[in-house]
Amino acid sequence: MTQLIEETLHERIREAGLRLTLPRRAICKVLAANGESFLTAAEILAGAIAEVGHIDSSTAYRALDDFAEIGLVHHVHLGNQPGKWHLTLDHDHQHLVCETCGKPTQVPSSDVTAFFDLLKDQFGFTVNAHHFAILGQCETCSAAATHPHHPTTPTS
Amino acid sequence: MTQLIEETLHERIREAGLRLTLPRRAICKVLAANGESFLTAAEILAGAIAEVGHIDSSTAYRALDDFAEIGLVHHVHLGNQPGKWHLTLDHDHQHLVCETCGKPTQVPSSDVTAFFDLLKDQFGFTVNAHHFAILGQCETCSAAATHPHHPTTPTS
DNA sequence: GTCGCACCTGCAACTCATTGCAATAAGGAC
DNA sequence: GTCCTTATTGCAATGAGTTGCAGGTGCGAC
Repeated sequence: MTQLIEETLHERIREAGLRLTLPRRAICKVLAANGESFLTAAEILAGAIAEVGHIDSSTAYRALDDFAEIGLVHHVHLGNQPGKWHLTLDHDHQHLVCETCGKPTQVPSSDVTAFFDLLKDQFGFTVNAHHFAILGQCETCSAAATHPHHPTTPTS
Repeated sequence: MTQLIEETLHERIREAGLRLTLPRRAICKVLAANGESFLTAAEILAGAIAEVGHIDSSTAYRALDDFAEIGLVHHVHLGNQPGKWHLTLDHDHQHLVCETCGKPTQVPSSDVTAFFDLLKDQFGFTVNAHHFAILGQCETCSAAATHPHHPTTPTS
């Protein structure tokens, strides 16, 4: 299963004209093994190093940037935390991230297109929906804030 | 004029129970002098240092964070550039930032409330509109991209 | 005016991320 | 299999931002 994802990633890297190097293979393996979860660069790097020995952090960042450029992964900033990366696969959605507990929520594209179309019509602005998450408070945390109580456990 | 803004800032800092220290006064002066423009922490720090002599960068960051917490300024991340700060005053809008040329566009709140209400209804999610900008391509840059031509000059 | 204490500041160290450059290796051509 | 070009890597230095802590200072109380 993750094996299959891994091979798909390899194919797409080759198709894009990028080279499939040892560090990149290791990063693919880590990404494939973690499905759609959000990983920090540090986690990806650690996983990759566990696979193939030392890899420089700059190498990992550059590889991930390259992967993002060809659409394999998304680089999202969930609030003021370190940036996170996750596999794109074929999904098409926008992220809502709670600034209190860090929980991400996925919003299907169909719910955001009307808004993005408005920005396009009114301002000529084409949104790149993926790079930054929409921040705020999730239901649980905003309820906790209005009814003072035990705060939900932050992830930070 | 900027004198007036400065005094308003001082008042609001006192009202919030924060102390009006020398570094904070200097930062207020810089912010007031720059109206609503987007300033990097480095610019603010340099301006403040020019006013009152050495200030540590951590002091500036902490002061700006405090100011943000009481609503005097907004801290926005315009793409992968260093974060920027700008005076809140009384405006209420969302930022669109072009990832190619860096130009920010302000969208009045009235244009975004429908979308934010949808997120609230469907997902119980309360958006914090200010912290992160919406990224994409402005009209000029997306036109330049589709009609291959001289790229517009990036600001990076 | 001066006292006191909580809030702030400056320092130093640290984290996360990016960049320039020389050396290395992927993978197409033969 | 070998060669060659050029993308990619690792290193070292740098930039942006944060944190812990010891000492300094604003400002309300007296």
